[in-house]
Amino acid sequence: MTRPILGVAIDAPLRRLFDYRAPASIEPARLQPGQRVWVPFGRRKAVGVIVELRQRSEVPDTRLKSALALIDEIPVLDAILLDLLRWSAEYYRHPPGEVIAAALPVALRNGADAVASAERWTLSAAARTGDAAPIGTRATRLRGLVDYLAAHGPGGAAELGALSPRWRDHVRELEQRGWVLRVREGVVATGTTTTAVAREPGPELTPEQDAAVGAIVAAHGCYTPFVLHGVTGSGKTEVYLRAIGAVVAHGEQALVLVPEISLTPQLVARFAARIPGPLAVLHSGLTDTDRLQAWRAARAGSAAVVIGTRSAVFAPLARPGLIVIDEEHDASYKQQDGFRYSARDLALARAQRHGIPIVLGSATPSLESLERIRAGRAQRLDLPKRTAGARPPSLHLIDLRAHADTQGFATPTLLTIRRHLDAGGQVLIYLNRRGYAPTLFCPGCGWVAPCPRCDARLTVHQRERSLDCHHCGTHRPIPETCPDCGEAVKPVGQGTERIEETLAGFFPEFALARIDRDAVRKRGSLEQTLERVHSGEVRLLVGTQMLTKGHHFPLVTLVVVLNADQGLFGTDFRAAERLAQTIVQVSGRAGRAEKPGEVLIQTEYPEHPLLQQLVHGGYDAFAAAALVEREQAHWPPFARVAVLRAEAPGREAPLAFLEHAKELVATCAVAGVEVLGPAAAPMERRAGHYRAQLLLHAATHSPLQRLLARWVPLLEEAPGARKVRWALDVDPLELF
DNA sequence: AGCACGCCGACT
DNA sequence: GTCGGCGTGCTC
Repeated sequence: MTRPILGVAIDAPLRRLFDYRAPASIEPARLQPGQRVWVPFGRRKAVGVIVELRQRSEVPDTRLKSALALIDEIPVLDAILLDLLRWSAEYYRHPPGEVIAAALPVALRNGADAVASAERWTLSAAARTGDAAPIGTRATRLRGLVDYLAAHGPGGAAELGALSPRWRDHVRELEQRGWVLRVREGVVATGTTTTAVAREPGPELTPEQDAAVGAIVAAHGCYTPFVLHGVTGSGKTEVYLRAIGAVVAHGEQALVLVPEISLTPQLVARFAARIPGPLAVLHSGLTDTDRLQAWRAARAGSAAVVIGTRSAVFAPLARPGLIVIDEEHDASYKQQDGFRYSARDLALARAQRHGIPIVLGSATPSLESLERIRAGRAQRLDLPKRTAGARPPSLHLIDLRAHADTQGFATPTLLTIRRHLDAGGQVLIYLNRRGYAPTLFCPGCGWVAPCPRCDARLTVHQRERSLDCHHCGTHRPIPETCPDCGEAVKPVGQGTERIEETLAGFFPEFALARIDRDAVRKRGSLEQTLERVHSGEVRLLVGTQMLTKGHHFPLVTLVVVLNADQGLFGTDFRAAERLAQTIVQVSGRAGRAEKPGEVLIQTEYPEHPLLQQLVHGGYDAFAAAALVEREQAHWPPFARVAVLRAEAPGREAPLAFLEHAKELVATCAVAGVEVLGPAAAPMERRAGHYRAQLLLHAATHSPLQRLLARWVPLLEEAPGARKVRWALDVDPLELF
C-alpha cells in the first residue's frame, strides 16, 4: 500500500475537507478515519481529524502537503460517531471541521492525549552500569529515591511522593544527572466520577412505571424510540433509573441528556445514589481538564452512566446500551449559534446507528415527538398519575378585564393567595420578566428610556439603581428626570423585583423570596434560597422560568401565572406550544405532596381556545388541537423549514444579501421549496446590528436538503457575503 | 477563524 | 519618516 491521501477536517469555518499526504514516517496500515493528525495549515500548525483515507486527491501534487504527525493510535471518533458527524455536517450544512470540533473536548482539539496516562520513573541504564553523574554525599534525598527505585522497580507519584515532600524537584534533578528516566503509561481513565455512596433501594413502582420500565428493558439491543409522557410528579426519573440499572447490569453504558439548567448537584447526587457504577458528568461549567477526564472515562467504559447537557450527545461510549433525554421539549437542546444542531434529533440518529433504545421523557412532549408517536415512529409510554396519591392541580382562569387590577394582581387572585397563606400553604408567583419594571416612562412628554444599541426599552432594576438592556447588556444609572423635558420619570409595568415589593406590602407577615437570574447571581445564593423554601420558612416565592425547571417545591399549594398573554398571540408558529408547556410546567410545581394544588392563570383573553383547551382538557387536548392547526397551516412537524439569517452594522446590507440569496434559490432549479421574505427581524436592531432573515419552506425533507446542498456553496461565493454575518438554521426553533 | 499582505492617517 | 487601522485573500 502506497502512502494514502488523508481527507482531514480542520476547525475552521470552511465547508470542505483538506487533503494531505500521510506522514512519511507512519505505516499506512496504522491510519484510520477518526484519528487526529497535526497538519500544516496556512502559516500555522493545526490539529485535524482524518475523515477519509483515499488513494487519490483532486488537489494538484504541487499544492499537497504532508501531515506532520499522527496523534492517536485509537481513533478519537469511532466509526459510528464519525458517520453521525459527517451526516450532521451535511444535514445542517455546517463546516465539517467545526462539527467535529463540537464533538471533542477543548483539550483534544488542542492535541492533548486521548488516553489517560500516568508518569512513572525508573532507574536508567546509566545508573545501573555506574555511568551516571555522581550524587554528592549530602544528597540523601536523591540517594533515597535511587535506592527505592533500585529496590522496588519503577514508581509513580503516589509511591515517590511518600518518600519526600519535594520529590518532584529531586526527581527532576535525577533526570538531569541521568539517573532516572520518565515513562508514560496508559491507565484506565476514571473520570469525573462521584464518590461511591451506599446504593439506596428505589421506591416501589406504580403499575404504569413498571410497564414503562418493562418496555424499555425489553427493547434491549434494538433501536426503539420511546416517548415517555409523564405528568409532573409521576416518577419519570424513577423509570430512567430502573431502565439504566438494567442496562448497567448488562455491562453496558447509558447516556443521559438533561437541559442545561437542571444539571444540578442534587440531580447528580440522586443518580449517584442509585446507579450501581461510576458516573461521568459533562457540562459547560467544567474545566477543560475535567471535561477531558469525563470524556476519557466515557470512552474507556469505566463510567457506567454519562450524564450531560447538549454536547454530551457526542460523548464516546465503549458499550452503548441506552440513551435518555430528559425534558425532551426543552429549547436548550437546540444550539442557538455556530453549529445549530438539535441534540434531541442527533440522539435519535445516534441511537439508530447503535441499535439501542432511546427514551424521550417529558411532562409536556414536543409536538414533534407526539407526531412521531402518531406516525408509528415512536412508542408511547404514559405515566398519567402522580405517585403517592398526590392529586393533579386544578386550573382556573382569572379574567383581568372583569376585575380590578392592583399592581398586576386581580382582586380574586389576592383573595386566593390570602386563603392559601392562612391555610399554611406556600404560594408561587410566576412572571417571565425579571427586573423592577420593563419601562421607564416620562408622564410629562411620553418619553421612554430606549436602549441605544437595540430596538428595545431598558428595564428598570431598582435595587441595582440601574437601567439594563436584557438583549445586549447595556447598563447605566437611572436618570432622576426626563432627558427631554426635565420632569420626574417613573417605572411602568411589572417585573419580578417589583412583584416582590408589592407582595411584601400586601402580606408583610409572610416571608418572601425571589428566584430569577438577578436574585441568584451570587454563588450559593440559589441553594440558600431553596433551602429556606424547602424548610417552609419562605411562604411566598416569586420567580421567572428558572422556577419551572428542575426544582420541586412540595409545600406549594398555589401557583399564580401573572400574565399568560405574552405568548398568546406570538408571531412564531411555536408560540402556543411554548406557552402551554410553560403553564403546565409551572403548574406542576403545585401540590406535589399530599396537599391538592390550585393554579390561577391571569389573562385578558380567558375565552382564547388555547387557554380553554389547557384548562379543560389538559396538555393532551391542547397538543391534539395544536397538531391539527400545524397540519392545516403546513408548519413543522408537517413541513420542513430552514432560516437564513444575516446581520450587519448597517440596515441595508443584510436585506440586500438576503434578496440576492433569494434570487440564487431560483438558479438552483429545485422544485418544491417556497421562499418567504426577506424580512427584518421583529426587533431589527440588536447590540448595534441590524438583523433580517429569509425563510425556506418545503413539504418534506428531501427537496429542502437538495436545495441547501446547491444553495449554500453559492451563498459563500456571493458578493456581499463578506459584508454581513450570515448563518443558516436548519429546523429552527424560533422563526424570528 | 487565523494570519499575512497592502495601502492611507497621526505620532515618536 | 514609521506604527497601525481594517479590507481582501488564502488555507490541501
